[in-house]
Amino acid sequence: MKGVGRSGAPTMLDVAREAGVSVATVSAFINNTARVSPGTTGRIETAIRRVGYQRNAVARSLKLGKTHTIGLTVPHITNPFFTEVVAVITQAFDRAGYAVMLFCTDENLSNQDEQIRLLLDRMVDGLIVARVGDDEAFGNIVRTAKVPIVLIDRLCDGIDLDAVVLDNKAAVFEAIEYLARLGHKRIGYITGETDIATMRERDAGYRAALAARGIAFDPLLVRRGDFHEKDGYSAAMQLMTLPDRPTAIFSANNPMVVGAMKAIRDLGLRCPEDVSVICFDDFPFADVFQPQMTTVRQPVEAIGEQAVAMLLDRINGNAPTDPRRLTLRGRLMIRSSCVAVPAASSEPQSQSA
Amino acid sequence: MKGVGRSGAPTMLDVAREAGVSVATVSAFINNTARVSPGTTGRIETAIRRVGYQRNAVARSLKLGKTHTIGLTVPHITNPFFTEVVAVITQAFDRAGYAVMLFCTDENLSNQDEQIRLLLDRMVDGLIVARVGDDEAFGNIVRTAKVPIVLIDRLCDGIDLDAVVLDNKAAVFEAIEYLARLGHKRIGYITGETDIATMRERDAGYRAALAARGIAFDPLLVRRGDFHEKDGYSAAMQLMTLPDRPTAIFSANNPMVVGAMKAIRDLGLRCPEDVSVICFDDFPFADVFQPQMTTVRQPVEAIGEQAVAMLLDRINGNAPTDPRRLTLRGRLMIRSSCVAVPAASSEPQSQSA
DNA sequence: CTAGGTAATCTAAACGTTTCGAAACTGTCA
DNA sequence: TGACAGTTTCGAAACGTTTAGATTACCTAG
Repeated sequence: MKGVGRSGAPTMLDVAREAGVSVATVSAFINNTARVSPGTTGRIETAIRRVGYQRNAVARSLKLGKTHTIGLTVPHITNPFFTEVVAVITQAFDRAGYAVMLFCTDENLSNQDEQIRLLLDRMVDGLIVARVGDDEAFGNIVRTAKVPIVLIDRLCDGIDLDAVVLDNKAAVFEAIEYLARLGHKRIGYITGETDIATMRERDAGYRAALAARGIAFDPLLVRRGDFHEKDGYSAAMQLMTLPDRPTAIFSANNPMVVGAMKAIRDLGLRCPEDVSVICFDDFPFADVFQPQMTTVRQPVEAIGEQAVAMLLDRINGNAPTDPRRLTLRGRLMIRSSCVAVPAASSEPQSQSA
Repeated sequence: MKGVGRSGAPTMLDVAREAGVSVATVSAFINNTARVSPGTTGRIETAIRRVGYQRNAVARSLKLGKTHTIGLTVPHITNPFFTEVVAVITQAFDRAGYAVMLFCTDENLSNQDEQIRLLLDRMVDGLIVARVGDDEAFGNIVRTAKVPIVLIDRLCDGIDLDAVVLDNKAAVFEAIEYLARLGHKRIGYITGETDIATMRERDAGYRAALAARGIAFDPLLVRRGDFHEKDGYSAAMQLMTLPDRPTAIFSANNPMVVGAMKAIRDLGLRCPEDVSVICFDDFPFADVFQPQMTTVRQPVEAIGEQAVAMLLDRINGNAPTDPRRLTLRGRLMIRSSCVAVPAASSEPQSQSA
């Protein structure tokens, strides 16, 4: 007979009765939002212990209009980039006293749509999203949201939101440039669909680096997939069975590179002897096995920390009204998966593994 | 002037007024919990669209005593085992219409304590936890919880809860036995502290396999750390600089094996030529680089799915009153990181890499 | 002895739902 | 015409908090 919510858990009213005061006083004591006399303080404290009171956060949220909860959606949590970003974000929010509700959209627009809707229904105080789908669709979902949102990894052209992203073009430019310096002229490029701005930027970096080095762009060398391992596998298969096959492969996404490596292996080829490879997004195992993978590393710590800071600023009203966009630099982690192209290289500079 | 919660979002009352009916009717329509005439249905539908109504899940939860939200805590989300389990669990709950709040305890008892408290305050409908700390401490936290809990990965001796775990003893028995069959007699063992039952079981598997093969247990060959990469590094360092160093290493946890591999490399040793290694918990990159890592794989899919099913059963009252404990079998994924010990083997059976 | 100030506490109305029991219709049949 | 059953709809009380404004108790100063 203690109410029905939370299986009849004791409420403030129980505490109040036990202590012989009103619920207002109990509330005032708990939130110390008003002075309460030492005597009552004591009685309330013991009453709380006696009845085993725990605050009911949902009633509190309803009244206050704040849940101290934020929503986080990412495409795939098993992609090591997202794993790490999720790790730093959850930790940062934990420290700030927030809970985070996590959803994986699996690159699926309608999943994302529904998940964000669910999150909004639950009155989250804010959202961090690594979005999927095209810009317009996302804009529609988001325009109705009344809470702050910060985008990570992927911007949205149609709508102005806080965001922290990578300078994708520069990052792949550097990687492709590095391959070109090693004498590679046929550089395969495995990537995702162009409906995602991030991928368009990476594409631009690829073409710009080629152009800067005077290498002709060959559409046969670019293969698009859906970010999954199997897509990487078939992409690399096609690439490496081309009549004039590439001497290097750049994968614009991490799960796809594991497929690519498997394809290379299944073809009886070796990396780096037969083909150099670089992939986007560093991962913990990159430097423990052979070959040690050359990758472009995103500053995951900074991305997570900054996104959380931005969102918290907005929630607390400490942010300027204009959306802020933070663009971070990637870093090429040069290891051993790339070597100079052996023969027929017209580049004078040579470099051995 | 539309109320304060959710930044003045429209409420049922707004819809009711717009449609010229009472909130009770609107509620009845939305949840279709009572018949409402076609005419009113139409008016309510358009009213909802006109005012842009979205249900307020927290008010609903308060009234209903159910949040359709569950809490999930794991030690480290970057440990690939947990990454995958978290992925499976979030997806399964998503499909069931539940949101999941995720916390990482970082192997820290007081974190876990506080996080579970937070979750309970928020009236989650259930909890899935891969717990940390000793049994007694955990028992105390959990005994006050009024909602169902299912344990994964790690049991708790003091208290009876639903659980899905691995047959850890059998799993490491099989791995050590495999090494012994390859002729290894000095098998280094890198593991965690014994306050965790899971680790005690793995220890038991190690000792049992040794005993079964008539190999003497040498305490110098076991090194305990705190699950982190650096612990694995120093453990392997110590092991491989022993006067009579091991010819094989088994790591009872995944992050520690990357430290171990780095130590092996830094010592100028090679795997598997100089030392065979096996590690607990498979990971996506295990078979793409050299050496391809021999691992013991937990059935992550099944663990996640079963845990979710158990919890949902409890929540819906479809579970027997006695706690259920599901013990799954691991699987040794034999790849190329282990070879037969080259010389001085008294085992007649030999096997080349 | 009382006015007035301060400190402590209380009453009651929200927050946005759900739901029970009652009320208001409709139509049918005696 | 009126009683009755069957639909729809409604009013109002919860769920467990927070908080503004009112009330009480207590002191001090005049």
